[in-house]
Amino acid sequence: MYERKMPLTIDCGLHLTKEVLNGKWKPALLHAISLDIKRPSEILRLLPGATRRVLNVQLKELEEHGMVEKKVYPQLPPKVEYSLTETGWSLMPVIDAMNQWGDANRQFLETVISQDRRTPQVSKSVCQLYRNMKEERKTG
Amino acid sequence: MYERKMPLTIDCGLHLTKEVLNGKWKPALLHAISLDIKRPSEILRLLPGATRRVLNVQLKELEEHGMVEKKVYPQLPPKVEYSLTETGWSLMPVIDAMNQWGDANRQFLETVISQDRRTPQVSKSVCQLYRNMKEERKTG
DNA sequence: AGGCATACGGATAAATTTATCCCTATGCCC
DNA sequence: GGGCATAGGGATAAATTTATCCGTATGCCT
Repeated sequence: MYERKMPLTIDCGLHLTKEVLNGKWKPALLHAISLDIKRPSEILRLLPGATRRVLNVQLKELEEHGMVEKKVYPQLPPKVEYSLTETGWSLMPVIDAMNQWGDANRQFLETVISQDRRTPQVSKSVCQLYRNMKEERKTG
Repeated sequence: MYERKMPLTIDCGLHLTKEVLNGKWKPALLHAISLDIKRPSEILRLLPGATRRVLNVQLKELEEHGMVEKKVYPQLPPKVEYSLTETGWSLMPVIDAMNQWGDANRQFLETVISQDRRTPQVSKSVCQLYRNMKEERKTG
């Protein structure tokens, strides 16, 4: 397992939060779990861009950081369910704010990001699933 | 300059926001600028952990992403001032939420993070400056 | 038996981000 | 001249995060 070499910067709240959310899929994972999408295979289907491996790793980090809890059912085939902890729930306003800001500024952001000196291509189309699910859960 | 090789994930608002905030000091930079700490040298003094180089790079990215504007005064010695754009300002609620959540959960987070399998040491003590400045500006 | 689903994680390569080192330029002051 | 302050950025190494590949385990279905 990887071990840090440089000191971690933890001075202000900003850095603490950043550390917890540090990982390509962590905000999305928290969001998914908050929507009651709790089994690893469900989550994976929701995030086609991610591999099983990364999800495992980042879910474990979220668990170690006390944001999610993992329940393992002693069954075969195995069944695992994640849920948010108290602290995890308290992060949701931040996640939601990020999500909303990004969506609200999507057009602008896609433009500036694609003009970025980096950025060769972009993968979209996934999280529409989120919205569908949210609708289903609202109406259903 | 570095050029991406993997496609950028941009599907949901979460990823868009993450991309804009992607950089060790970006939230702190936006926060500082919002507090009217706008000259590079001032900002640098505020963030002792960061080097001049990184700040330049990340400020430029923030500028390219349309979050900040850079005003160069044709003087000698040179004078530069950054300010938030409209869009940049609209991000502040997110930044503030992150900052507040981190501060509110500081004790818990410091504990879990230091128990992290990684994490050899931690550097603190800096952003107290933020708070001092905030006070000064309030009372002064 | 072979293929599917569930779930986990080691090892290593590749990608990406940060850190370091070093050089440019100008004016002021001792 | 030498040192300070202002501000910017190339080149490269090091650190860190992601991506890939592969192997483990069990039960059900055809």
